[in-house]
Amino acid sequence: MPELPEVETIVQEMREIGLIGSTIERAEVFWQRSLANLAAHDFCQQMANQHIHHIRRRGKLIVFCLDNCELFVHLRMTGKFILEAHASLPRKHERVRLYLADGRILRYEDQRKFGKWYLLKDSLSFLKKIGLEPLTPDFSFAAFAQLLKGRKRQIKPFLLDQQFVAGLGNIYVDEALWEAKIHPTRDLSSLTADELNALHTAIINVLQRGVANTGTTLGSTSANYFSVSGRPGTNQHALKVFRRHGQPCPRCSCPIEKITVAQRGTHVCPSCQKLR
DNA sequence: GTGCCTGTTACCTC
DNA sequence: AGAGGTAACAGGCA
Repeated sequence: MPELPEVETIVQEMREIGLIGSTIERAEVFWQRSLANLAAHDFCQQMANQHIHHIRRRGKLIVFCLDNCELFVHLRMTGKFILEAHASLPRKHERVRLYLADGRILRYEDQRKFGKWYLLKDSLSFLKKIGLEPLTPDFSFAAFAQLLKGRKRQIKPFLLDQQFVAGLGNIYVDEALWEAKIHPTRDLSSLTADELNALHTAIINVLQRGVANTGTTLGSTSANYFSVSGRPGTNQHALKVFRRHGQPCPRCSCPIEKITVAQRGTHVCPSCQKLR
């Protein structure tokens, strides 16, 4: 669920809330497998008394820059951070907890336990595998077009693959393809220059809008996205096709269809996004 | 209760 | 290189 706009919103809120400059007094781990590369004991030992120097985003990863290491958190489907003023009993889906020196606690909850924490001293090889940042100048039209060159693949699974463009997930891919009027199963090699251009612009548009709307919250259960302070996003109201099957396309009024592409639920307007 | 669905990704085989 | 299947896991929903 958390894609680039949701992760960006979380990172921005963490900064606003004053996490930068604070000290992590100690960590507590309730579910070992939330830690990707360390045993809980070693993780807690390394985390104790670390200062948070900076917080940033790379693709869907939250990056905490600490004293002598970096902490990467991937929220996957249901991971979330919740900042609270005082310590309290662990919650049902709480997997990790950070006790801050000022008495606040940062809880990490993850209903489905797919999220992962990586504590790394050298993150270069880890970061190398991540694709272009779509909201930076790195994501030029030329760079995007270059990624597709010589590849034979359906456009939707290509856009979901984080090693090419980082940060897109099922929601924003469906939205971008609709905006560019491209069917999700079209092969990369079949896309015209005009279509590629429209897609490049659409990717930037849907992500920027998502960030401006502080992310997409589709429901009210704990499986949904909420910010660090518990606020839902508002971008669900701006979605054109995602989870809108049966409803009229905002462009042509044809009913939106739900199909399966690369084993993923996929939303298309059969009239605007023709396969040819 | 049963069975199917879900916003992500890694890993396997073909 | 890429497609397809499976797995990790919990809960919502018909």
